[in-house]
Amino acid sequence: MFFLKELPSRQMVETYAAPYGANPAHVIGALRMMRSASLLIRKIEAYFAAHGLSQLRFLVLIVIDREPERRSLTPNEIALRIDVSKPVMTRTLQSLQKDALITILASPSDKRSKEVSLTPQGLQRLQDTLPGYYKILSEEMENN
Amino acid sequence: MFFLKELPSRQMVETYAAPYGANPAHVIGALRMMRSASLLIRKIEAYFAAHGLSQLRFLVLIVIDREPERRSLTPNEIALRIDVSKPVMTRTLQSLQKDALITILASPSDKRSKEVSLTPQGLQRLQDTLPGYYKILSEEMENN
DNA sequence: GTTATTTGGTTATCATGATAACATAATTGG
DNA sequence: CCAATTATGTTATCATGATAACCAAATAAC
Repeated sequence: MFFLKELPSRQMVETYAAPYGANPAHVIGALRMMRSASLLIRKIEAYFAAHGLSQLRFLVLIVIDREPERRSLTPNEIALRIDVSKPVMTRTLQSLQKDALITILASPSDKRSKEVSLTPQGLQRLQDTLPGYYKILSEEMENN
Repeated sequence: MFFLKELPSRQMVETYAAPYGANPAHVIGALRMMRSASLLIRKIEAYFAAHGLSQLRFLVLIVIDREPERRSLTPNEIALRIDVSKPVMTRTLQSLQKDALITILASPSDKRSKEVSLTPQGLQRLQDTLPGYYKILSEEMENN
């Protein structure tokens, strides 16, 4: 995350960036993007927290739901669609299971693996939070 | 942070966004921005980690250094320039002091407060990492 | 000038990201 | 088919973000 309120001056960027072949306008553009995104992510996490979710917990529900031809995904498949580390995925799935938003069953075909499905409450939670999520994203882009 | 690899389809965004007055193009733009920024932030944290810093530790050094008329800043002043919570600032300053990149002295005028200054090593570390930092930012914007 | 409020900073605790090391199961190679 | 390798998940540990509750000092109110 990037929380510097006042970005470096053009002057300062030029002093340090130009001699090393960096483009000052690009540098400032990247800083602006990181700053905007950090503020937006913070806002979204607050929204999700108020709905008993987090960005990652929400994304897990989304990727399970948006595979219409599959009843369940394995933790590994979910991790392939969301690039967080394996331990983070393990922990997140356990927390979603604890909150009864997903079920985790043993896989009959591969004893190392699991089958993760949305519960009705998980689907409901997803549908309850999705519109507000999109609304925040949309408003953010309007005001910038 | 936002780590969904494949963004939702236009179709899906329209289904959920439009009925609630959200603009699908804006939603997708916001998702793209969050995704790009998350990847960039991850890359930058890796760069800083290899130099014994983190984004926040680096920003603290920067804001102290870029106040040419001041020899020191108080923790509160630093926190005003970087919007992280107070406990995070306390912990970060202590870690920088432990690594001898800053000094923290009691303030003579206000016994609640402190005076934070860069050490020569802190300034050196800053100057060593700044060009590479700008280079990463610049390259990121070129390739996108 | 004493009391109440505000300000500056810390501690305790939690959430969410990471890596390293591990156990167990599946697969591949000979 | 047995040994070696690869794949799937988990545990342990750490870093960096947050809030709540607190102490001590400064300031404001009366």
